[in-house]
Amino acid sequence: MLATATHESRPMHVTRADVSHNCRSCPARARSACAGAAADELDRLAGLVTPQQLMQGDTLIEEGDEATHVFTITAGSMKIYKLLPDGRRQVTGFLFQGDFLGLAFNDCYTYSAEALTDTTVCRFARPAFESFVEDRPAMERRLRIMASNELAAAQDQMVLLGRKTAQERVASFLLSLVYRQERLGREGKAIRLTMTRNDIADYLGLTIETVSRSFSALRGLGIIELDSSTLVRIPNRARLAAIAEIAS
Amino acid sequence: MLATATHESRPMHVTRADVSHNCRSCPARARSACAGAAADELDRLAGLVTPQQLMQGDTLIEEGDEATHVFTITAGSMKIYKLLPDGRRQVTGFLFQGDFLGLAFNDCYTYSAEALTDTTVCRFARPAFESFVEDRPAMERRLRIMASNELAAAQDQMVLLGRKTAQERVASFLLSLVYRQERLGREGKAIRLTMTRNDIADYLGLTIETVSRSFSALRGLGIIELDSSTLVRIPNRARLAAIAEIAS
DNA sequence: CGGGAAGTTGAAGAGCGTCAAAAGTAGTGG
DNA sequence: CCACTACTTTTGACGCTCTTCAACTTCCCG
Repeated sequence: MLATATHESRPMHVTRADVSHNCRSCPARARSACAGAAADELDRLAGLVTPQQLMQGDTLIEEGDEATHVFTITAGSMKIYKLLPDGRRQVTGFLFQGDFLGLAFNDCYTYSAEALTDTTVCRFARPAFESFVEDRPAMERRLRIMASNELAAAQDQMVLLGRKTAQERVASFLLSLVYRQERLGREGKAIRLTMTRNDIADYLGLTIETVSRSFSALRGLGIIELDSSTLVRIPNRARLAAIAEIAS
Repeated sequence: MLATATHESRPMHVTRADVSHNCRSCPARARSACAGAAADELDRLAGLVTPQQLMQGDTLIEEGDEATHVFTITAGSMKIYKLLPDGRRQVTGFLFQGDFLGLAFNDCYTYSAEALTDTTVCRFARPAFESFVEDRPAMERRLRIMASNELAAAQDQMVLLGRKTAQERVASFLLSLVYRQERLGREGKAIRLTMTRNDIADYLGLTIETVSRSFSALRGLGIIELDSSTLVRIPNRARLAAIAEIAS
């Protein structure tokens, strides 16, 4: 068990009862892999699922372990990362509601995943999930499209890591959070960062000091405002986009 | 037309007659997207295809253009890359026989593709290809698996770009070429590089000078031998892997 | 053999990393 | 409510890796 404790004191976005065995009312479904399942198949899909609560800092999967399950995030946020033998770390993505863990697995998990906030996931045993998908081309199609989108995003990230300066990387990162937030229907004027400077550094191929200095530099330019270290306001998006070099 | 000239003087790995409208004898099929098509559907698949010859340096697709076609490489090699507005370039991949161009497209091409050597591709009009795939779950599945593999490779590349030193990047790059060559059934003792130092630099997030210095350093350590600038011999793979930090 | 491109090598400089310390923030308990 | 602690973030000084700029060499094709 990864999340054993009952923690009534912490606000949970989705209670156990909301998720368990009811895909119909799932708030994440529209943008998740499950959007590929027809309405009358949702109950069968629900039969495959075990909901799982994670507390901030809990590890959901570990790189190298046998890949026995796949997951959909129904609430909260996670980071996925890979480690080099000497401990250097690269965060390859931040995941949010509706995101799927399981596109890039082979026999073993190819990355680790850890909860950034209290998080709820739907857990599928892989064989059952795969055979469900195999019988449903629309689901297969949905997974392919999600993988394609991930791939395009990964290529953008390669441009960032290979060719952008520290300030451009931070600007691009903030801009991508703005876009994501607006896709989810919320305003993009302010952003709540659920990850630490360390996570951001490992995502952008920098150190925490350089990330911090880049935040300060952007603030000095009047492009962002920091209410606290985790709440970023963006008064003028065009100026942020100009520094991010647009193309990402 | 991108490749209009007839160029009998250049050695072609596959002549026009070999490819056109015969998927059965296609040397690339086993490892291409077309492996998802059943044997008795190959003729129908062949009906969708226009073979296309590219000379070294020809541009097949350009980032931002309307994505009207998808492609399978049947012979030769290509690079795909993205540009920043000021001209900085990131090569996001090198493609070889059996590789597919079209996984990560939306309405427009998200990257440019250029032939590194004389190259042959199979060209599919996108609507016809998509509807062919839509009727064939095995094909859909094959594409999903290819996208998943690409995604895993992209994440490895993020580790390289974000966290490895110049020497480790070059070692990882050479090692990946060794592995690819062995997957294709050839010996991995020597590698013929079809890309320039400039292409390698833009792939590894470095400058040509740093790439050149890293090659020289690896040669100085006795880990590689350079018969010419494009022919690399690797007497001891374990030592190369140790420098590449294994995990890629 | 000659000219142009690609690759290699050298010297100097910039950007980011490293090390260190201060400032801010959150949680705990008296 | 405030003090204490532990952690995260910020800021500063310095150093190192990689980039930049430049010259030289090698390779290739006419």
